[in-house]
Amino acid sequence: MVPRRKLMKGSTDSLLLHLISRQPMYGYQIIKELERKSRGYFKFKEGTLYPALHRLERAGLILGKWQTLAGGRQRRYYYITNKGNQILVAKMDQWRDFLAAMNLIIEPLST
Amino acid sequence: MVPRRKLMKGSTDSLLLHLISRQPMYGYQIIKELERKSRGYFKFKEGTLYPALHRLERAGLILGKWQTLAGGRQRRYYYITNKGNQILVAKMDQWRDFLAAMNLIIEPLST
DNA sequence: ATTTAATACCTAGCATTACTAGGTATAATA
DNA sequence: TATTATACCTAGTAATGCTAGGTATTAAAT
Repeated sequence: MVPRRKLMKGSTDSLLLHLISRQPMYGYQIIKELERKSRGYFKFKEGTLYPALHRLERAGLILGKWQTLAGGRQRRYYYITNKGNQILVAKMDQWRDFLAAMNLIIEPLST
Repeated sequence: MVPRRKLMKGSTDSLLLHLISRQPMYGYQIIKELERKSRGYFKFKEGTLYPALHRLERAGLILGKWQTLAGGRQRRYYYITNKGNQILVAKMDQWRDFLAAMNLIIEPLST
């Protein structure tokens, strides 16, 4: 497994919730936005993103709505739910705790 | 899956290599040290630690040596290898890159 | 006009790994 | 004597990022 793949485990949901909480977005757009905002670091694969969105929707954290463009093309826009916002806050707290613990190990001030 | 479990994916190897690179350690000691140094955050399960150590040894990043204590008790002390030290440096670089990318998403200075 | 690339969605199955739950054994403590 | 701590191990499960395949429309390049 490539390093990036492993490190991403556990942070994917937070990234997706964070983006969608700022404004409703559709899958393809999320992939592009994550790559742009991270300056090329995050390159989500479709086989990662779409199942993740479906999981989040099943869990009631986001809500998907089909939108038809001029010409008949379809996009599925995802909206954050109240529950999603609550979970996002909790996940950010967990992320900070995890970071703090990691720093205690890899950047020890004392032994 | 509990949050901690997911966040740990990808960082376990770095934590273990980091500890062992400072001084040779045995499994049980590593579990206790990680908990102590992280002020209770990391509570590695044996089913996580021992397979991880075996993986790292198979990969040539650490080397295990049995040591017999007075009384006949056995401990398996792990030593970092040259390859392990190189991989550790690389993993720390990857960790920093990952952190930077995460911060670009969750703490955006610009859109 | 035709081919290629970009957009836009989807899924089955694989690989990896943290953990549960079980095992064995010795030493120290209650 | 019973319990806890020390010290190691593994088989199987759950979770998830990805590969590799699919469908379809639109835009750009040849």
